Amino acid sequence: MKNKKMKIARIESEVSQEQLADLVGVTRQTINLIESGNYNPSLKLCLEICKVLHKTLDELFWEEN
Amino acid sequence: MKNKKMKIARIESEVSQEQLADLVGVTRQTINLIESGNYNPSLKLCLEICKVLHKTLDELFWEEN
DNA sequence: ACTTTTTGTAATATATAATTGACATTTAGT
DNA sequence: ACTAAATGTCAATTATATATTACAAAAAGT
Repeated sequence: MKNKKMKIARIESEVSQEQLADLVGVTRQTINLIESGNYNPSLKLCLEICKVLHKTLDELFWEEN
Repeated sequence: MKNKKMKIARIESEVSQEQLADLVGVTRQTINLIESGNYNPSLKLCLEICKVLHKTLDELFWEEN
């Protein structure tokens, strides 16, 4: 299950995976893995991404049912 | 920074740390550490806890600023 | 067409989340 | 006061998130 919400939010913010990675302090591969799905990031990292992309946890990481 | 929101939600649901741990599939110590703060759980675990306690990510794990 | 940027992946190494077992303290029940 | 359940915390181990290095392919720019 890919994380489309995060990818869309990133593109809306007009930052590349690498730029987002730098902004939140991880590597580009980590960002790529999260967007690609089958990945389980830490809460701290999720919160950092939310802060940079101006979104909330629910907006980026919540999935219904 | 303790996670008071989660502790309150758990008590409102009238489950012990151990019961919650069983319900989400981790050990009691893990739940205790999250409530005690200075801990960085995985997104998957946060989502499991939300599901069991009938709360959203923002309700349990969002902190302003 | 060519060049540069961006993205998708893989293998190995490192940091840390989560487990296990155990014990002390606190809280609730009787 | 006594007992049992619940919580706080510690040390050692295991599982896994994240880093590092690297390479190929796709997308965007000129």
